[in-house]
Amino acid sequence: MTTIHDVAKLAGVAPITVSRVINHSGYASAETRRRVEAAVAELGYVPNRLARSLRVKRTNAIALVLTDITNPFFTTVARGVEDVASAAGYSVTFCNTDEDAAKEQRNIDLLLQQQVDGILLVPALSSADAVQAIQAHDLPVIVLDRRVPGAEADVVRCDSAGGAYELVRYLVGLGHRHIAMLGGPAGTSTADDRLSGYRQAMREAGLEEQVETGSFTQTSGYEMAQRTLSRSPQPSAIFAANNFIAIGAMKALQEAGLNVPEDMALVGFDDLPAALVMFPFLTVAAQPAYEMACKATELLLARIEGEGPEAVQEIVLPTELIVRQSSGTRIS
Amino acid sequence: MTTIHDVAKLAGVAPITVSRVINHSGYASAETRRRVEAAVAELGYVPNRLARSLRVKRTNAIALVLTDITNPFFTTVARGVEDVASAAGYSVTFCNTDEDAAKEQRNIDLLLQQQVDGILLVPALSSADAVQAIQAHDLPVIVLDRRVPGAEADVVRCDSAGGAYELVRYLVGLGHRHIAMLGGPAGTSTADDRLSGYRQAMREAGLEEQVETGSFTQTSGYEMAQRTLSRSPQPSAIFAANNFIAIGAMKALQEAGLNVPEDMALVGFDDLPAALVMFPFLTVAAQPAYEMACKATELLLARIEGEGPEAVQEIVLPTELIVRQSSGTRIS
DNA sequence: TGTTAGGATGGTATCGTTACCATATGGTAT
DNA sequence: ATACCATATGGTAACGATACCATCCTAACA
Repeated sequence: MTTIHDVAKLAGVAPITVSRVINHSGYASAETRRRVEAAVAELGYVPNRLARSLRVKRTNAIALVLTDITNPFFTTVARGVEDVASAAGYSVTFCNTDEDAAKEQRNIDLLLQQQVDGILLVPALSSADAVQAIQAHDLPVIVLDRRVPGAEADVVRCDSAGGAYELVRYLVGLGHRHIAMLGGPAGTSTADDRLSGYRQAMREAGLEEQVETGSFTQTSGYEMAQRTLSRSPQPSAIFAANNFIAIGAMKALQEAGLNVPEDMALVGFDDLPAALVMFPFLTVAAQPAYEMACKATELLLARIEGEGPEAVQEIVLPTELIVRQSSGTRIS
Repeated sequence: MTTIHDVAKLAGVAPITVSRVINHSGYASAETRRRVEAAVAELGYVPNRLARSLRVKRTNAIALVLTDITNPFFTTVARGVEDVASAAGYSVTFCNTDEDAAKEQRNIDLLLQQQVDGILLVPALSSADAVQAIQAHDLPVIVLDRRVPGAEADVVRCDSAGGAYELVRYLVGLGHRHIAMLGGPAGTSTADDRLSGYRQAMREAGLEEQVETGSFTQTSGYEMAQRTLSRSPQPSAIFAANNFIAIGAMKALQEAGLNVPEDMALVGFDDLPAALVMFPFLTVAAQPAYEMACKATELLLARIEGEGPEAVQEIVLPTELIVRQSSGTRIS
């Protein structure tokens, strides 16, 4: 491996001078700069960031800890994070937790060892442990997408409660009286918030709740839909707490011989990117995933640079109600 | 920051002994181990991997350079890479190139500086430059998903030519005589291979080619479909070179008042994950993205460890023809 | 009893870079 | 002529860890 010393020797200067030329720090005469650059090119020298980072105590790397990159919502988030980070000269390491606290802890440990400059965290659980473990090491952390009660940390998320409220109000406005909710895992703030948005809308309309609880997967959506169909009174509309649940529910409805929206209205949370959808069909509350990711990354970078507001931030972005066919028209 | 020296002092041993306990290398008495572990716990000590990596010349980090994480095919690839890497104790840094050679070069530069142990590369262009830039630094590199003529590197990819051939043969078998291809960017091996698979099938059937060239995006698919509809003779079937192109083409066909498959058969490349699709509709040649990613990562890790086969490998995984409605039935 | 092998531990140098301080030159203001 | 500043460059130590070699102790064997 060629080091800064090799370059220095070839250019006939001291290593520190090479460092100055490369980093555009301090002074260097035009002639020196030329000679150093020539030597760098001739040797194909690449600076060793490990050594640099060790010395300056800063890696220019951030981490993105999320539940599953395979979920298009998080894919979009990842893309937003990378765009902002890369433009600012930071690299991004990512890890999947699969909603597993132990896996999350292992990943965070590894990231601390790598001395990343900051972490964007989608907490697996609503426990403050993970956040506090990071903060104990004086590392900036931004909680993404979810709330973490009990933690003093910046949060950037979408308005799950508001989006759910709006969706259910819309269904109520269409004349539905029996609206079932297929919810996510209790304890996850997005699931809890969507549930409370649903509850508020139902209460205000004087309607009786009908809630199933599961996880944010297609399989779970399928099972919850089957369960809810076996209850009485059968709902005339279903609110699925995310896109995977909606797709699973759709399959169950098809198998049960029910047409959407004629026999059953269906609405979901999280839109699928336009590039992925052949037939836009599902009425949803869409979250601005990319914008959320950009805002969170910008805030994290500001924290790392020691800029940004003093106070802990909670940035909540509104969701957008997108009405398509699956919610149907007014019913009698 | 607490260092290994702090731990050593508290435990009453030398730093090197702490190192041995932590890394389970060399000897340590039960009593010493106990004292060191207690000190580690008390201080909340986290080893500094920068320092370690600098010394041992190994980072236990690999990089994944791909075109766009937002494409579900690559999302699945990313997930496979992370699963295998993480299980082996490696972390993954990822970068998007957006098919831009300059961006690719910048990213690779940064990764070399970070001293990653190896790189998984989906080359932006079919030029060997990027691959050779990496190899010039004695770094293992696996070319993923695409061929790179002129480079001596391991490749793990899917059989694009074979998949395309099979799809077109299937359309020919249904009685189609005018089959248009909406292709990807010339120079990208997957696009080229799918084109040559199409050509071979058309030639063998004695049919005339009808090819549009564009990029792997929904917009491009939309435009290419419009172009192909304005030609004469109009095709009775369209082969879209990837999923985005297929979706764009679908929109153009709908706007033109053509029904799929009644008025026009449509087949695509790359399946969308089951969890994302509400109505499985598109006949495709599906690529085993996850398996490909796992195989490639395993090979990369083997190369890093100095194991694995001597010879340069070219692993080609077969695609799977999945027949759904969009290809229609036999035509007269 | 002396020798030896292996367990257990420590000292010092080193990985590649930059922070900090020192030095030297030439020009300009007083 | 003196002081001072900006420019230009270098020497040395340090970041936090481990490689390498050295040392000491104990138990087992000839």
